[in-house]
Amino acid sequence: MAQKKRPSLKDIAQAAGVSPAAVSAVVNNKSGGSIRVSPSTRQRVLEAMQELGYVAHPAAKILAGGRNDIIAVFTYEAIFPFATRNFYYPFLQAIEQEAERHGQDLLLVTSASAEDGSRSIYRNGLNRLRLADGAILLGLRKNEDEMIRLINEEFPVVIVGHRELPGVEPSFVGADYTAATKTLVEMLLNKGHKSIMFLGVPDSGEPGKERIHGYIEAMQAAALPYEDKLVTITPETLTSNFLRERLGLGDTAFVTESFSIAESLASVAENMNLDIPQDFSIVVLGGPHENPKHNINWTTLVTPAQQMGTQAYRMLIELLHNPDSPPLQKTLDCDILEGATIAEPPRPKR
Amino acid sequence: MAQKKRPSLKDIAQAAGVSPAAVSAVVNNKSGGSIRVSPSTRQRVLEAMQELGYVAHPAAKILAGGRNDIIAVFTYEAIFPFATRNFYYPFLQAIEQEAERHGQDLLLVTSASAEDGSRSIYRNGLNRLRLADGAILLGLRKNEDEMIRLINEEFPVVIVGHRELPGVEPSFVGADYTAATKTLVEMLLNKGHKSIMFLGVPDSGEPGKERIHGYIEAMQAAALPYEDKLVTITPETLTSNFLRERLGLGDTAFVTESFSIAESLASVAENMNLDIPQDFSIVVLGGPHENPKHNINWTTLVTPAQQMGTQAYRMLIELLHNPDSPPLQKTLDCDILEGATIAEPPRPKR
DNA sequence: ACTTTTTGATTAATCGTTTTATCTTATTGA
DNA sequence: TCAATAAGATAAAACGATTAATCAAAAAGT
Repeated sequence: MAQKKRPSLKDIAQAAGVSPAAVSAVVNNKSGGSIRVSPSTRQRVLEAMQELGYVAHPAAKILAGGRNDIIAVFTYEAIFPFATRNFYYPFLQAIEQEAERHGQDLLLVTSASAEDGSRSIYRNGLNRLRLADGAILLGLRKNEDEMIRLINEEFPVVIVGHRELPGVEPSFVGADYTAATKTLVEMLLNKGHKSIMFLGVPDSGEPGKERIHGYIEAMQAAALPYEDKLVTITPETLTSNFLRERLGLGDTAFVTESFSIAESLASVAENMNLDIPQDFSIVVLGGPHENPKHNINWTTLVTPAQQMGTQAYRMLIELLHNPDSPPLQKTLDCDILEGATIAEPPRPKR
Repeated sequence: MAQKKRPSLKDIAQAAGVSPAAVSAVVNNKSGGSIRVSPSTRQRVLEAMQELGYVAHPAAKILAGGRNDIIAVFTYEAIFPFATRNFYYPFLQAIEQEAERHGQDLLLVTSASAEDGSRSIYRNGLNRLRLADGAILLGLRKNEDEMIRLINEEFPVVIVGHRELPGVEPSFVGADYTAATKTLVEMLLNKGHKSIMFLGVPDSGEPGKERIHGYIEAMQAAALPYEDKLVTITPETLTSNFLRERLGLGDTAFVTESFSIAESLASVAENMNLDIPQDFSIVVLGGPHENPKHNINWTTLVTPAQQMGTQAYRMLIELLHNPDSPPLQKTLDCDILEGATIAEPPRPKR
């Protein structure tokens, strides 16, 4: 059985007795422009393709500037983590579905680079995204510099998650964490809470800032103090002493940035024989990047991950169809989950 | 702010006052061969690269025959399904981890093609895998023809899951379902079961055949009848009538090919007030492609998915380093999970 | 001092497409 | 009937790398 080499455009051209250009036109179904093929030659070319089993070489296509129908997805964290349940999952579900709809392939760029495990688009002197027509960027810990570079190279990119980038206008689809946080804090205010603590996680990036912002807005609007109520904290430093102290100072509700903090708070409370929401209320700001483990019915915001994925994909398609479109930007509302962890503040017992 | 175009090899060469070939050598750290660079020029080239911010174009690299450090992963089913918990997950975990270890990227080819939703490597006259150095193939419902074609094109490929392909010798890493099934059936035999039913799922492909094979081997070795005990069944046709009939005929144990069948069996039994394993035993053959939902402690086999992923990856690396290596083939043992769904057969009450 | 070897670097072909410009023939218009 | 236009097809230049074949100069061997 003769080991046939993969046939190229030129082979087809030869077999059909036409020029490579004509074959290219047939393959891509190009009719307009300066290059035309008659029905009869088209037929011959198609037969030759069939005969030899032609498939185009994607790299050559990309190089020559043709379309590939490949969309890159770059994540700044592992897609298939061993430890945690996957935050990216719903995004990727939506993106994969959308890719199927458009008949496109996904290039999930996954590998890590630096010693510290952080990821980079430009690695080993290679921009891996260029295999694709365009890219969607996911991740909390995004590298600003390379995003700016990518956008300056005019590579079509949509960022999932809001980002201010100095000097460039990116296309993105974000979630309105500010508004959702504000809504949640207002729910507490409406129940009568006056002393509400914000427990943030260190280093939570842009989404973290937005959440803090929403909290401050709500507190300011209610003319309540907030400056000494903003702390960042880790599950370890969240001790019963801490909780006792805060309750002693009159705090009646906590806005926690992550589920793990909320869960620590809950278990500390349990040890102290305190009841949520009888003794104090909690709202969770749903992230970043984790799913709840315990089955407490938290009052929380929900990132509209699937919609964000879908929108990001469609945005990218739009950019590809219309290369000199201005940057597209969209912000989606978060859902609010009304759980069972808030109530009116307890009666002061003095 | 001048919108600089991405610099190419040639630009770097110009800036450093050397030939493109020299730059290529520097980029790839080539020292041997016919092309050499002195430390001083190397230095100048590196500086120019730094200055202009050079990154190689992966498509051009591939085209020219260079290495890409991109490994394609092709799955014949969706990677991020909405419905079921993901069977591929542990495979992909292992593969992603291994890719990180080797400093390589993963190209997850995901999109669907045909009207029936089945996937194809060659689609739209484009073999998407050629962007990568080599590929790992996953999936139950693999398309034999295109796998043969791919192997004939001498594209480096490792198949996860055992496959007999007419006319070609593929590299693969499989799981020994035959042996594991045999072991499980023998466990039943050792407990004293004599009438053991095999409940298969329709259309379960190669792994299904292996399981049946293991069952038959064990039964034959024990000189027990099996021909009228082999059926394929769906959860819907698994009614209480069916179970009653089989028990009436003297069956005391069931070997089920999938968890969903086992679960149906369990719920039917519950309705009939029967106890597992008091009244009859069940072993599950753990698949294909699903994870258990209920928390029954099934006696089952476990596909060594992570090991398979890791082995497949390493196999591919081996093939890449050693292009004219003969096909590599490896079969891993399944783990046996000794659960609580088997016991001695009940006393006949006649 | 003269050949041989080694070192450093270049030239040009190649990979498989797309695309612009160009060139024939037909066809149409007046 | 002759110019103008359209249709069908081709040639050749990109695209951005790699690499085999060369070549000149310097170092080493005798």
